[in-house]
Amino acid sequence: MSRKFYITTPIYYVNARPHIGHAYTTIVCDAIARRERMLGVDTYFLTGTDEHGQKIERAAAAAGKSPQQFADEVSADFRALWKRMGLTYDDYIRTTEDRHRRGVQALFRRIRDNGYIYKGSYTGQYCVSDEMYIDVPPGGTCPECGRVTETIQEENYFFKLSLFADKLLRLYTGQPDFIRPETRRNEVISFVRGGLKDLSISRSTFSWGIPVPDDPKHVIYVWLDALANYITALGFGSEDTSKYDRYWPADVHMIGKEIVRFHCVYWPAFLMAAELPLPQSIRAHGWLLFEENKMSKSRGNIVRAETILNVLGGDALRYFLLREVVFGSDGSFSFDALVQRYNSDLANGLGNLASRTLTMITRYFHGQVPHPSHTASRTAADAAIADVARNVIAEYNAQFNQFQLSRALETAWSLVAAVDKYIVENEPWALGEKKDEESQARLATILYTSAEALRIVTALAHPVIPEATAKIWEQMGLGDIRKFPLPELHWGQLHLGTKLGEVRPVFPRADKSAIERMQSMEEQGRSTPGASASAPAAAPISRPAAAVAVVPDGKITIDDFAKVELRVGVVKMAEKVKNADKLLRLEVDIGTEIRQIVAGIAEAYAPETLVGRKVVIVANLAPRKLRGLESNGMIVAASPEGGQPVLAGFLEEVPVGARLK
RNA sequence: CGCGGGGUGGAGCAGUCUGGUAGCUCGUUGGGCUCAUAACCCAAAGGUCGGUGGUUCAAAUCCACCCCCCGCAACCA
Repeated sequence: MSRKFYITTPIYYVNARPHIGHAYTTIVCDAIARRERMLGVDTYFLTGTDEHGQKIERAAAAAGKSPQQFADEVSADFRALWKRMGLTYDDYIRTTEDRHRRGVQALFRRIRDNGYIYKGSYTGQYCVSDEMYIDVPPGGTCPECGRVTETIQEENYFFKLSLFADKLLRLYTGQPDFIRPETRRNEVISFVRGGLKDLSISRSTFSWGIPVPDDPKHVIYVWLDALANYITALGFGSEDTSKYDRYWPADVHMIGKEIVRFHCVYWPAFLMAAELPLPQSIRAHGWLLFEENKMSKSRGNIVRAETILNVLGGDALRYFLLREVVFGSDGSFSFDALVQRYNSDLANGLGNLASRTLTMITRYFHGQVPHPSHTASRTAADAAIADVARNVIAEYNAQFNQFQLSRALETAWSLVAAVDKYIVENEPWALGEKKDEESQARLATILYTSAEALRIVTALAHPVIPEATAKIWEQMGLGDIRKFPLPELHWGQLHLGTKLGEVRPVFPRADKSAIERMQSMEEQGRSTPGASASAPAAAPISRPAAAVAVVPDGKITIDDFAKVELRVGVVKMAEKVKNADKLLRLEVDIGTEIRQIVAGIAEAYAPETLVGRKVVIVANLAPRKLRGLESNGMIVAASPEGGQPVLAGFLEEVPVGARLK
């Protein structure tokens, strides 16, 4: 039986619309899967969406929708984008599907029947955003996401994760490739060495999830639910397990570095408990940063893949992400860099090479690939190109197999550069002018050599830039590139006399306006929320109080403003709050009393410069503890984006305690 | 000692795991070419690879210590 290859992306959580980060992971898998198929391997590529959990329940409520409706919409967005990008996944699993629910319940039963699940009660701090209990005091914030945790007591089912520490460590040591890259593996090992606690694997405080078998008051923990997709999609727990039997265990789980723990600790432990085979390898890639900053909804700097597809096309995005980002490390995205890469490598590089080579064959040989001469007109230069090509094939394959994707592409493109140089040095256009036999023979050899090298780069690059390479392949008269068996790629296979198709540029050059167009598209995408309101990054933890009378376009009335009591105060005393970078503790005289106010202005003002200064404060703000100190009010300051705060003040003298209105 | 990422020609980066001629893109300067998408080729200038020490025949790479930058988090009501 032929070799099989099963590769998965994470299933994407439907609390956010798809963006370029999701696209990155999926594109990587798509390129790998395409290449495996070209290698003749029986490939199965899975992606999907994760649709359960309290966060979804709340986000849906906030959007005035049912959780199912909400999940349907966002999940459809993902599929629409993948379709638009031409991604070649074989299956798309949704955790709200029946097949998945049955599979998860089967997995749960299996673990339970093996004695690894027990019921216990639990009181603790729960982070809704991360769907997990956190070891912090009541009222503390989640170390992962910084949001305030909620105190929750519930009776839960627990998984005996604590029993698996040794087994997991043996797995990591015995199978070094289980976690890649190395740094992630080290992190996981030290995490597990620190000891594992039993894991709560059910929730009864909300209902948007898969019911626990035989105890439907509980729903199954979202991570157990989500991770199981890798087997439920193959039919685990159903009548037809033929795919499961064929493809499981997975060869590669591709993940982002933020979910390493779930995949490298919990998932193998669940599988061990269920006595199921473990995946071969888990590969964590880095994050895509936007001009050095993490992309996040709150920053409003998320780049949508659609923008790039609209302006430069899918191949440009794919090529950029795989070539520019060192796989495994964080990578940086910018429109400048994208256009730069596109122009230099795709338009001026591969595209132009195809154009010049094929144009000359059309012009000098009526569109038929000429016979390389077997006479004296062969030179060392021709042989050198063939050598380069052979080395490039070998090196590219080795690098790609190790997921060194950017290096593999760099390798492939070195052949483009070599051929460009070869063409210039051999001046085929000059030979084209001469009609004598020797010149013609020499010309034939040069153009054959160039075309053959072009064919090889095109075949190698196809998994990464499928559309353009398919066009070049067709222009070369070679038919359907997807059917080309990559293991048989060797120098010298280009058939003589192959009739070329119509020659047309595959990568039109992009000019500066492309950058501007993409940027303005992004701006528009941000200012208009979109047809169906986008999900909040996290549902607000505390509901806003009573609805305030709001004038339709978001303006407030004078009465609303009157609720805010702004007063002039004078700073009597100021000092740094210890263990805090930004906080100052101030004592402010507001006429009637002296207030303690804690303000985040330490980076802009030295404490001693503030004493005696008149400031504007919000006097009727509810007290709030900051870093253990109670703050009774807020100092008003201008807060320029990315800059330091500047205190509000007055040009004329004002009495302390005066109200602003 | 909170977590993490960095420091390599003017800019942006690769190379560091596995030590051996410092590589890529852009930019600058000069030249060549006209087949090709204002593209392609050549040459030149430009580097204490953050610092110090160590290991080694040999260090950007391994070890130790240190300096600096940038995120994130704790705090910004």
